[in-house]
Amino acid sequence: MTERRYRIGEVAAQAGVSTRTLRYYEERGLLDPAGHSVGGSRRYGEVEVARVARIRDLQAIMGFDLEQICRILGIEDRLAQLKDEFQGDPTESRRADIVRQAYELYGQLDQQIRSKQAVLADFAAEIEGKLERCADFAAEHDITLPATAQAATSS
Amino acid sequence: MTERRYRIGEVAAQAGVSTRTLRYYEERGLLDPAGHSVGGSRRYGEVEVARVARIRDLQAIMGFDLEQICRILGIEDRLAQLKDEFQGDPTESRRADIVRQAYELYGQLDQQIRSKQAVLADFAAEIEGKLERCADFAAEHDITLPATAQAATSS
DNA sequence: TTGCTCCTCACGTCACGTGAGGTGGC
DNA sequence: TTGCTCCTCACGTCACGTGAGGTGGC
Repeated sequence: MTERRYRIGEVAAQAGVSTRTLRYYEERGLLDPAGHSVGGSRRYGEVEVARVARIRDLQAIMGFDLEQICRILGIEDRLAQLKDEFQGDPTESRRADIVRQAYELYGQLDQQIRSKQAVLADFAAEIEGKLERCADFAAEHDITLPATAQAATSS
Repeated sequence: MTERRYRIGEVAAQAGVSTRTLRYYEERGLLDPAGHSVGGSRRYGEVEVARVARIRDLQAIMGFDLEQICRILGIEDRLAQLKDEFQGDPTESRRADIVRQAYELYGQLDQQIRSKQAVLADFAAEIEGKLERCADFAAEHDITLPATAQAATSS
C-alpha cells in the first residue's frame, strides 16, 4: 500500500494557490515534492499538502514573510522528527533544546495571535459602530436600507 | 487659529511607516497632503494623519490591496461629506444611495471581520494544543521548560 | 552657516502573475 | 493521436526599500 500521490495542479487547487506559487515555495526552500515522475513532473504526498496549508496560514493569518515561515517550519520539522521516533538526535540535552525551542516558538505565536485578536476586536467594534450610525442616519431621514448579511446571521 | 501642520517625517513616524510609503500612497491617489511649503515640501493635517492609520488598518488587518482600499475610502469620503453638511448632493435619492452604499460596505466589512475572527480562533486553538503537547512531552521526559509569556499573562 | 529633513529620479526586492515555447501522461 | 497538464525560462507587477544627488527650513 503505497501512499497516494498528487500532481502539482491538484495540490494547488486544494490549497487555493497557483502552481507557480508551489514552484516558488520550492525555489525558496520551503516545500519539496515527495518525488518526480519519469518525465520530471512533481509528485506530492499528504505531508506536502498539509505543509502548503500551514504555509498559507502563517502567511495569510499571521502575516509572516517566507523567510520567517522557513524558520518556523524548521523548528516544527525538528520537533516532529523528535516526536515520531527517538532515532537521530543523540544527546539528551540536544533533545531538550529542540522541545524548548518549539515551546518558546508556540508561546510567541500564541502571544501574537492574542494581540491580533485584540486588534481585530477593536476594528470590529469600530465597524459595528459605523453600521449603527448609518442605520440611525437612515432612520432620521426616512431612507430604507437593504437587508444585510447581518440580518441573515440573526435569523 | 489655523490647524497644526505636520511634515512627512512626522506623519510617517506616527503611523509607523516610511516616508516613501506616504509618497507612494499619494502616487496611487490614496492620500494627498493638505498643502505644501514654499519650497515644495508636503504638509499634512489631522485628517490626513487619521487617513494613513485607516489605510494601514485596512491593509494589515483586513489584507486588502491599495485598489480595494481606494474604493472603500471613496465610499467613506462621500458618506463623511454627506454627514458633515447637507450641501452638495442635491437629490434625495442620491443621498439615500450614498447611505445605502456605506451601509452595505460596512455590512460586508463586518462579515469579513467575523470570518477572520473565526479563522484566528481556530488557529489559536491549534497553537494552544501544540503548546500543551510540548508541555506533556517535556513532563514525560524530564525536560524543564522556560517560563513563557503565557505564564506572565496568568500572573 | 551647519545639520537634519525634504525633494525627485531610478534601480532593487519580495511574492508571485502571466504568457512563450515545448514535452509528458491517461 | 488528441487534450489537458506539466516543464522551464523570462518579463511584468504590486508595494514598497534603498541609495544618488540636490535643495529647504529652524
